[in-house]
Amino acid sequence: MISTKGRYALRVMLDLAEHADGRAMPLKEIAERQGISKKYLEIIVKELVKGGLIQGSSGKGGGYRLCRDATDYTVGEILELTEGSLALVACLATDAAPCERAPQCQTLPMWAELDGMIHDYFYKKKLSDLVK
Amino acid sequence: MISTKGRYALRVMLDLAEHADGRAMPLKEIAERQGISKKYLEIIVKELVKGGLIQGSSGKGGGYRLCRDATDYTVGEILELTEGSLALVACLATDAAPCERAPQCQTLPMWAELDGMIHDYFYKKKLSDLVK
DNA sequence: TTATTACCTATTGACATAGTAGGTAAATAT
DNA sequence: ATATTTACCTACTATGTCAATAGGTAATAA
Repeated sequence: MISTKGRYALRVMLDLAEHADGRAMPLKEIAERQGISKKYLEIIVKELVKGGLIQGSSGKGGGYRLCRDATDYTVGEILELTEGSLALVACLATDAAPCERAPQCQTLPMWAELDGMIHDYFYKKKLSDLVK
Repeated sequence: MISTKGRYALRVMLDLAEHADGRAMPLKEIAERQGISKKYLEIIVKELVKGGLIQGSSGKGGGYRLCRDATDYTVGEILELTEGSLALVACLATDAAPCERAPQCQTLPMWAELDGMIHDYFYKKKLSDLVK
């Protein structure tokens, strides 16, 4: 299940995409518009900055702005950065310990197939696809 | 992410499907074959019985057996029973509180679409499809 | 009557989730 | 210079879930 972290991150990115008029957008405004605690958003936004998806500028007139055009972000990269992993089952996570039952596992092919479908879905979906 | 509960439940069901020779299968044997703690499986199997997917019989010669043919179980019902909900995001869970942002939510249609795809995938997949 | 099996309640350690609290540093406007 | 605004930083916490474990009782068959 996608947690609030990933969902809020996506909403922040969308908010920035819709208000990308060159000026930096203060987090306070985003928090008010989205109805999310600014304090909690600080944590999320920090990860987005660290991951290179957005950039922040301090001081009066400061705030956050996208680094690229909204068409150049995939939903997948936003979610994966904030959620850590989108893997459907533990054994398919990138940092998973190798499972010795894998060769004879009867369920693994199913998990892998659906996991691939989900991955494709999120990485084909652009941030700009969500802006109405 | 699908937890061990749902994944183990599926493996128990598969184990029962493969050894369905009329006799009841003791949990001890399933646990040994699958390499899963019998104590933990007790919890999972209890839910499968309560949910009407399998039936248990006590005493010597007792154990568990499927209630129907393996072709008549969907992976979806097994997972949903043990996982509680397969919803991708909290607001799509069956017991979710109604979200007042839903009408103008820009991300909801995406969550709903993928959620539907996952739901379809799991409910079209039969237990018998996993038996090799 | 003994062995075997399901079934039951309770407990636990570790971890993740969803935040809150209270600051410091940087940039700008006055 | 100074006040204001903003990002950025570390730490803390309550709650819940996960993945089991522990120690029994009830039912059934040889």
